[in-house]
Amino acid sequence: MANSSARLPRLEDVAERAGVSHQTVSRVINNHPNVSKSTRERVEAAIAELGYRRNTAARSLVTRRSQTIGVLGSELSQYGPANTLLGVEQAARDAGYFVSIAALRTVSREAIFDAIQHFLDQSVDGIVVIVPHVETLLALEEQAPGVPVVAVGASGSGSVSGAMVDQKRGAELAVAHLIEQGHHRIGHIAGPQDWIDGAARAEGWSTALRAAGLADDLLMEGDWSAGSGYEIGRELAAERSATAIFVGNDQMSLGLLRAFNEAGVRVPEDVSVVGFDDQPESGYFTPPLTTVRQDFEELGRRCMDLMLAALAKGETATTVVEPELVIRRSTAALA
Amino acid sequence: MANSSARLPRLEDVAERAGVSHQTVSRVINNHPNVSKSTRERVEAAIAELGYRRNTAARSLVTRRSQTIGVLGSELSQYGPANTLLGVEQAARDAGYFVSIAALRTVSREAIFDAIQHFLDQSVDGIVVIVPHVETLLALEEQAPGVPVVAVGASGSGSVSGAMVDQKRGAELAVAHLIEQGHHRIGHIAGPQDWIDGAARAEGWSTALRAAGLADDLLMEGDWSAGSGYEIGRELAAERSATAIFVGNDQMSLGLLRAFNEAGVRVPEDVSVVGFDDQPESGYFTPPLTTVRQDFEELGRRCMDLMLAALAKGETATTVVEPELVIRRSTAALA
DNA sequence: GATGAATTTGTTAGCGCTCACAATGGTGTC
DNA sequence: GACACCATTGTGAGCGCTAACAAATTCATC
Repeated sequence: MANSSARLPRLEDVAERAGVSHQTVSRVINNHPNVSKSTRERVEAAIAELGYRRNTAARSLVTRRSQTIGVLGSELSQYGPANTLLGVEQAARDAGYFVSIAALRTVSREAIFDAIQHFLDQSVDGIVVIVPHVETLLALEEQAPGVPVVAVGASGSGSVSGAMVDQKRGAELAVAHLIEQGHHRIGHIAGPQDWIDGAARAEGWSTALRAAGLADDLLMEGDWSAGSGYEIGRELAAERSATAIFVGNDQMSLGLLRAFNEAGVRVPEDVSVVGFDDQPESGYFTPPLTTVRQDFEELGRRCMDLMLAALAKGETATTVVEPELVIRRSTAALA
Repeated sequence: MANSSARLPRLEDVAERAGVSHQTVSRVINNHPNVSKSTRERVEAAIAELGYRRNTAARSLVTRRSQTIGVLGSELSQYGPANTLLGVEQAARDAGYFVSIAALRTVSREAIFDAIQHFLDQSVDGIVVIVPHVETLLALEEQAPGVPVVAVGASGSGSVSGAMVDQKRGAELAVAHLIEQGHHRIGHIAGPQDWIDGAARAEGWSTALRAAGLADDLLMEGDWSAGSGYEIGRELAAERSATAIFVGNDQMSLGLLRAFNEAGVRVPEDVSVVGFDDQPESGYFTPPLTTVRQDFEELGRRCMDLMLAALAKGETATTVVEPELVIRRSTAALA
């Protein structure tokens, strides 16, 4: 359709065709109120005929805004972060923003500064950070990129907005479910404790146990991977110290189930297991996993809401998404 | 460090400070050869002192290049696509490009056109397409965005470059392994056949069987999800028609293993199972899954290589990454 | 119908950069 | 010393757009 050989039409070309000035065309595409109906229609017709599209670079140059949101992430191939990214992308595109990404291979201050610099070079209008690492937030506050920042998985503080799933509450739901089933010895395979989610889930586990007058001494730490869940699972299978395990995420749960299966520990007959995340596969583990669902897409949407508020009004806020317990077959009443 | 209140320094400010013209500064930042050593050093010092960073919009406006690659993807939360994206991102950033993403919620011509339009509005320099759908390629060839296109998971054709893992060969490796173990009745749970990978894997399965003089009539079709693997697995467990199953991906394998476990079909004693992808969890399935590994990061890197070649020389090419069989415990010799 | 206000349209400048070309200075050759 | 030649630096224009202001038009009010 488009005439590929000639240069792209610009404002001036549209103006000429519609018999108005370029500024009037600019007003039309920017939905300026003071344009008469007939002029607007004429201009819109010219735009359609020429297949005109506004040049982003020129616009950015003068407005000093790029209509681009930078998303800084790590572990972006993992279920949670990946889906958060998708949620942000959808909401951003709907709001007329472009989404630029920078993935962190290693979470270091250097890498974070690098990525922020990368975004600033691109003059993004705002940065969304999907790096569930405590360190990252500190690095961000130190660096102060000069554009609005929304952190996913953290409560806002200072100039940074936050969107998070209530991790602590999720952990409490999981533990409450186990307590209801009659369990007293409930262990926890935590994620790394310098991860915000990891720490919050461990805290929720601890809180729920103490509130019920139970001991919270059975705490182990994995690295989120199935492998670490497997290793810890082997130890647990040998010890048999707990009748229920609340695991920090579904992947470690998978490893745990694997280890238990190898060791002849039956789930849920001998030990109940609850995971966290509810990734699509979790319903097909052996046995299907009881877990805590996080609505990552909603999280991504909320993120953009916060970003738009920050962009428009400079407001900083925190929003919390409620988690939900999904009961499957890896948990049962204590015999 | 940066003076946050005043406006950002520009070329002219650097020039003034270094006592040269703005054009000389431009030459320095663009590594133009004809700049004397002393001038270059003086300019570089001024740049460092002022914390100058080039304005991308202004540069784009005149060069008509945005230094941005658009990545169009669907299923971006899945292991394969997500990691391909990360590979592309790393390679792109290393090459000095920004990465903009557009995720397709539904794979339709309309959504694809929409995303391409989105990228063109941003005047990306090139588009990488991670949409393993046959339809998508057709839509792309029809639309002809006017910038280089690299398709992941497809061989190049016409003006489109292609980077792919040799799916057919991967399937052949898997089936050859099963044949070596003495299996004669080898079924296949295929992915959707309008997906390039799905069709290629099914073809590889069929080819390998025929080459060995075996029947290729045990073909079922899932939708890549663990759920579909589970459903098909229930049927297979009832029929017991095959002693080995080659499954189109690891997720369906998980569902299959689940169904077999429920039905009392032992893996690998009764039936051997081979998956495809080798996602990180696959080594922790029950039992650990023999599968075909795809190096997605390498794929992403190759993608960018092709893109850079297309950008620099207008060359179109196809590159193929070799898959690798990872043998674990879901396969065994036929009793 | 004259006056002022509001609405609609046009004019001009400039965002920060690169390109094309012009000017400068130093070197070598005869 | 005059000339050409190269390396280095400077000048001017313009990429396509929006902001600020100016001009033209319409409308309401007395």
